[in-house]
Amino acid sequence: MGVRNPPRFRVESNSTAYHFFDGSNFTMTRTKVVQILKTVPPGTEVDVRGWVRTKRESKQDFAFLEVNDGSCLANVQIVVDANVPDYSTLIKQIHTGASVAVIGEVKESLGKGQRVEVHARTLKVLGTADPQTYPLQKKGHSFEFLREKAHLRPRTNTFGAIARVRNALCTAVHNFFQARGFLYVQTPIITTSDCEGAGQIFQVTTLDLAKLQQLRGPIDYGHDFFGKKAGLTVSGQLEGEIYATAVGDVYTFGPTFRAENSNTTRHLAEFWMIEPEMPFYELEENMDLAEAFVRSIVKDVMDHCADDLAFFNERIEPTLLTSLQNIVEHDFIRRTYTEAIEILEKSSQPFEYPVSWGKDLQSEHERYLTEQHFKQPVILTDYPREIKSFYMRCNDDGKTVRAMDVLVPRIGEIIGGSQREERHSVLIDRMQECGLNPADYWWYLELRQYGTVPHSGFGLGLERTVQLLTGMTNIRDCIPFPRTPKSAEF
RNA sequence: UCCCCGAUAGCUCAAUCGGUAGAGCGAGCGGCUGUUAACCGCUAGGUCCUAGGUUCGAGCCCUAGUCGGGGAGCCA
Repeated sequence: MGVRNPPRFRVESNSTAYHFFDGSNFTMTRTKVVQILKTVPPGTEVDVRGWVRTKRESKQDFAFLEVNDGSCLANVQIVVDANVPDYSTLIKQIHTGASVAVIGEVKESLGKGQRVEVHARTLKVLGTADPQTYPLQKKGHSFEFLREKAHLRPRTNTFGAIARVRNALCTAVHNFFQARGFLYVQTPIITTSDCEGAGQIFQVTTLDLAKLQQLRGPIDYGHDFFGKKAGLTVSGQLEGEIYATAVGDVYTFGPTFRAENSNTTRHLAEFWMIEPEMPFYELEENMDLAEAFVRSIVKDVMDHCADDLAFFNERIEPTLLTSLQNIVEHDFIRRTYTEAIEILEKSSQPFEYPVSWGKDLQSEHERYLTEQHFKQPVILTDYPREIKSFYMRCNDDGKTVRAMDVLVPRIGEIIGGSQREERHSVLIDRMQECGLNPADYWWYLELRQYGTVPHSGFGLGLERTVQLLTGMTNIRDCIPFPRTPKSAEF
């Protein structure tokens, strides 16, 4: 778990020794491209290893290689000339995609476009990439094409940058909560609580389905692995509440599974979610935390991935940096659902779906509020109880619950949360109102029976946050190996 | 799951009214060059998604299917 702020190690100027701040040392010969470009002084001999992005070959016995190793967006330019042993043989073997190891000297570059470059003394081709079959080329590819090459797409600029942003985001998440004394709690992936109230469940079974099909009778889950029907988690919230009402502020950070047949740019069947849960928090503190959280992680990623975000701003979404800056610098707007309905009703916007109190807001309504009306993130609260989950705390008006949704431009809902219903009898009533059987939630109810406290929490979708941070429009490009209906190849 | 759109060279795409399959990039070869999305010339490269159908003739029209994309719903 990356809870410590980078840099975590220091590199000697000859860049062969790593001295970790925790006291450990080891030597390795490889110098990462990011170090060559940013810290290694000219005159240093380095051992660079990576994948060739382009080769620009002169027939007069020298060539330029652009080598990338994923340590940063930029490539390092390698100058190879006839003094390198086996020059003409080796250079013929190298095309886009080949892996190479180069030992050479860092020099200030004569050409434009880079501060330094590496003049090769020796060149080794670790692996060739046949240009007739290697799918990636110098030119850009469509994201649809690259999705079918998920094993190779991290070798592209865009997907390398996404990987670094995602990593920085995960670190920022842990940093935020660890700095505030939250405990990182692991909630189960496999659950038997059939009805967590959030969507379709992937069933987990060791029963022989082919055999069951022949038997045709009712299925006896007593013979299944767990002795009852089991599935993959759709949320760690209920278990998070257990720890929140025992050890204090907690957060979960793990995979979540929804078996919905969703085919959109915002949904995955397997995605990662961060779910903090805090005792003694009422909705206002919950909102304060959610807002501080979003702004903190955005700022951290802007600080640590400046080059990558500049790339996204230039190539993917021209409003990216200003919209992120906007999030960091301005307070989020806070309105109730009822106020939002009034705004929407007064607007002259021609909505496809009519606006009326009691109906859930459509995507177009949410987008209007955050993109057109307020032009910044909005937190909406106190939704009608009919359209929200059973565990949300009922307001005294009898009509609304203490729910909150955080809406951001371009994405829509990025956080959903609430103050939880901590009153035992009210919760039972709400379960029955929602058609749930309280007996199925016996342990959840006991949290209210014994030492109940007001508490709150929310869930943030990791991949939607990656969308927010990168401007990538399709969520399938924001996770290394997306799972969607009819698609789980890699 | 519903609505709309698409599938043609390795990639991105074009092909007029149903009449011989095209370009750019990439690749190979040659030229030129401290180059940098290099540049110039030549060459090779096609089961037009699949299966039926209509027609003298289908990349193009019709039917079914597969896969992909966008939008909606569900939500994070």
